[in-house]
Amino acid sequence: MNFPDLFDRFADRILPANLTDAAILQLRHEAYAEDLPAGGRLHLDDDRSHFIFVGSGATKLAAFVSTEREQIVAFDFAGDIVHVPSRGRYNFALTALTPAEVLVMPADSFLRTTPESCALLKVASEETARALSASRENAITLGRRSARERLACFLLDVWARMADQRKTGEEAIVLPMSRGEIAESLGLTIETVSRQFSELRELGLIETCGRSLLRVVDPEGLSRCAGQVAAAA
Amino acid sequence: MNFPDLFDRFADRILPANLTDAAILQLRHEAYAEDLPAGGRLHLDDDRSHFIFVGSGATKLAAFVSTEREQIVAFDFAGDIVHVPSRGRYNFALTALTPAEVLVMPADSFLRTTPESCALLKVASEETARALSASRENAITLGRRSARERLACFLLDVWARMADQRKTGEEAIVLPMSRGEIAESLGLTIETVSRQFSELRELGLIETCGRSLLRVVDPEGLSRCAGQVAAAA
DNA sequence: CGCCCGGCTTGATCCAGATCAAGGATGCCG
DNA sequence: CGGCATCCTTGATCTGGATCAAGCCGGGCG
Repeated sequence: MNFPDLFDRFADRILPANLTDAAILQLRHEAYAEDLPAGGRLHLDDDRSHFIFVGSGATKLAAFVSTEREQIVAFDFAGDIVHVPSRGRYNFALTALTPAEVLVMPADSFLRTTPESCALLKVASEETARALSASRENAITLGRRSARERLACFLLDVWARMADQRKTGEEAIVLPMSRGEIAESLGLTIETVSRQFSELRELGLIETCGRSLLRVVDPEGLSRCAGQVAAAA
Repeated sequence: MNFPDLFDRFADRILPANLTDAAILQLRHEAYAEDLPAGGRLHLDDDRSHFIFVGSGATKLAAFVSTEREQIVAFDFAGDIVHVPSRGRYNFALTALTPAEVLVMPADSFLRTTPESCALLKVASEETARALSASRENAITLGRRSARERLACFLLDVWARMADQRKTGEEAIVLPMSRGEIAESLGLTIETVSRQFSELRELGLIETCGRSLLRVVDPEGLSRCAGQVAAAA
């Protein structure tokens, strides 16, 4: 996919209809496309925060907590927008899980636009608010849920978000992330994640095939697993 | 503090200088002040998200995970702005820890303003981005750090943010939240928080007096405690 | 086709923090 | 100023998940 197609897809999916052509053109001027191979890291000017539109593929946003120790903060798939903050207390990087095409837009492209295009800024603001909600939910999950619940939550989320990837009749998705990456995002170890996969399989809630094919057999049951918040103080 | 004073304080502290009077007036028109007693909960129209400016006192923002089980997502003190999301997967509520005066502004007051006042929207957008960073840091803390590290982090954060409350020479702050509330925000139990307080005290890093007077004796040492990320997979 | 390497699974053991269970301080209100 | 409810501290025990330690698959390549 080349830049024009990628930008059009972004505009169709994210931008509201009421934008002036001038505003869209200005954003288009500041945006650029990047092709990432699997495992490739997106290099950004880390003095500015960015919005990244994922045109195809899957990505992870990770914080470098210490050298070679990272915490995954979000997974994003085709059609999603990711907010990558500028360098702060932690440094963030967006990495492709599968080959991915992304559209890079500095956040201030949204801010700097001509006054008529307030609508553009509104989009940015709403995307950030969405990311905030997601992040707070994640914090709740990390703070209060057991390993079982975390994995169940995670699988339900991915299952729902990758719905378009399971064509009618084909009821499985390809998980683009490794067990290790799941572990890093859930605040667990790889072994615990693996064990929970096995147990959910034994409970008949999911089916797996090879390393990455997943089918949620019983979404009801899985969500019951996800729902019970761990008994706590 | 009455509404005009509260709004002025908000405008001074948060709003940039380049706003038109018209924009400020419109925001002023949609804002309202509320006085909360200690423990009082702010009732909002939960179909809309809001920005709340804390004029005085201290507040907590909590998510209701299940009936009578809440996770505290943020503490905010005088001068801070809180973003309270609309009802989503979880319901959020802002509760006063001490008597507090707050200024309530629906988020769409920032969005709906006249085109000239893009600057106002920019403020909202930046506040949301700030909240997002804070929330992601929080998620990292919950996912990867030991109890000791979490409490050290927490105390350093509060100590820094309440700096203005310790007048010169008076080197202690009054923690406005209970042990239980600290526990709920750190994803720990009350007992663990209490034990960590004791141990930090025995290490000579902090001093406490009564339930809520706190002095950080050795910020260096405390931050060393906070810094070591727990060894993990 | 069989070897090898990296990621996955499974088992055994350990430990930080939860849970259970008493007390002890604090501060409010009559 | 004394009683009482709350919150806090401390101790004993339990347990979920981390850590340590083998194997096991699957897929790429000679």
